[in-house]
Amino acid sequence: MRQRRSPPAGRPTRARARRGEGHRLRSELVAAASDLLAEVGDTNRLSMRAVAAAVGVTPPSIYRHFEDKQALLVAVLEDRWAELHELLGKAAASADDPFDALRRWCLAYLRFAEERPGHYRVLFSAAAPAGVGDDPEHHPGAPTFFALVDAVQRCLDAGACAATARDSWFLALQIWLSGHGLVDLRIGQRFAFPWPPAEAVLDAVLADLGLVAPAHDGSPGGGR
Amino acid sequence: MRQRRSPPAGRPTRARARRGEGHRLRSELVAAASDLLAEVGDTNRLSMRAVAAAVGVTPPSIYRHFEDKQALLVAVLEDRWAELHELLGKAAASADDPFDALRRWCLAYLRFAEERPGHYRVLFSAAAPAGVGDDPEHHPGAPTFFALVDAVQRCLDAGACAATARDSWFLALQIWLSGHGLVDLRIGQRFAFPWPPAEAVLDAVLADLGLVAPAHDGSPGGGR
DNA sequence: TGTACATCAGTGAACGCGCGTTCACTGATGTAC
DNA sequence: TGTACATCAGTGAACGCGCGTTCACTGATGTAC
Repeated sequence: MRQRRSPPAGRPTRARARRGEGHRLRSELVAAASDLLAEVGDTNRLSMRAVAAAVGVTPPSIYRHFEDKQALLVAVLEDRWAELHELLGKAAASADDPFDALRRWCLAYLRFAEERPGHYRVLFSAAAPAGVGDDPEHHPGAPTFFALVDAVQRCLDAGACAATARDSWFLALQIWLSGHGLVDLRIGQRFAFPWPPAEAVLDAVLADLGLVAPAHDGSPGGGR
Repeated sequence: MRQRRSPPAGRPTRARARRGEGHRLRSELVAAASDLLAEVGDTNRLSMRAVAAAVGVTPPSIYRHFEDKQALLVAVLEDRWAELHELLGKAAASADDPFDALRRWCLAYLRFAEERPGHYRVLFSAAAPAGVGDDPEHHPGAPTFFALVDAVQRCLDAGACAATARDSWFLALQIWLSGHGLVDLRIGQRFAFPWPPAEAVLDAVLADLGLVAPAHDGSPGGGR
């Protein structure tokens, strides 16, 4: 007797969505694509076939929900930008003062890059698929950078002993450059380096920029 | 009458090497691969077919000189590492004092990245092909980083008013992180940013780290 | 000086692979009567 | 309650492409005699 609906060996069983619930496959596809992207760290290395296989579906099914690969990637990247932004905001929210908030925000950024190097690369390094951030005014990463600028500004407002006359925008940029440099070079794994802990580098940078709580006890804020 | 040795239309004419001069194709292949790599900025996007076509030869010819694609890439990357190292050394050599030398070295680094983003990416960001830097002790980029450490050390020896107790290794790392962060994010073209000139960022970083000539006239060295 | 031959740089055709995408289809689900 | 039918989620086979690499080969170059 013929078995009914036995899936091909090796493919995960997957119940077919009911009428009107096809959109569930859509979110499963985005989730699977996101997971695979975290592994490969490059949109060019993510294949539609792999996404379909991960969900337990055949490749053409994807095209019922996304016009093409780029559309799928756009959905994934927008999710990841939103997730990163929320993650950093929450980390900063748990702080007591602006200096602690800035530090926690940065640490969360560094941790995101270390824990999810594939996603970090796709957001910040790899070639962006067309359709993500095409309009500079509405780049999905812009709010995140401006959150950093705001965090720096709050430190200045709180009396940070910024040694220089730089504005919060330039200071935020300097922090970002150091942070990105650190995590990107580490992710690359190209240099067998005795990398210092990310936290040590961050503290050095914040101290150099004067973005630490004003010292009331006379001890210097710098050094590592 | 039949024309002799008329090449297929569209392929550049190329004289066949004489007996014993086959090695000339080898260097032509490395040069062509290097040029193409500068364009695509990713070893995965460099195809053997494209290299062969650029030289005016058929793909199998490459295999007479290189065991496989990886071997060709190794040859290209070693050339580029050597070139970068020499370039930076020459830039620093034209300086009058250690502070100027450090600054010129860094500027040359930033300029290399801006003028040849594809090569920069391949050296510092993209996944390294196996065979380049596999042995951490002899990574082709190591001498370049240590040249930066030395340049910083010479500034310390010359009395740089380093505000912190950090050693030259850590200071060099900080410079590198900022510089890499800057050029890598700019190369990515992901963020429609009013990027400040690379020189302005460099001067801010060097000032923050106290790696500027000791002020004899009382004016502060920092700021922008 | 002439000829047979070994050498070797490079060729032409093909291989198997994975890719994004298209197409006509199947068959379960829900609905109208 | 039963049946014909429209809907729609998902399938199976195939397309054309570019890729790295292999293989048997061609034909010009230099050399031995």
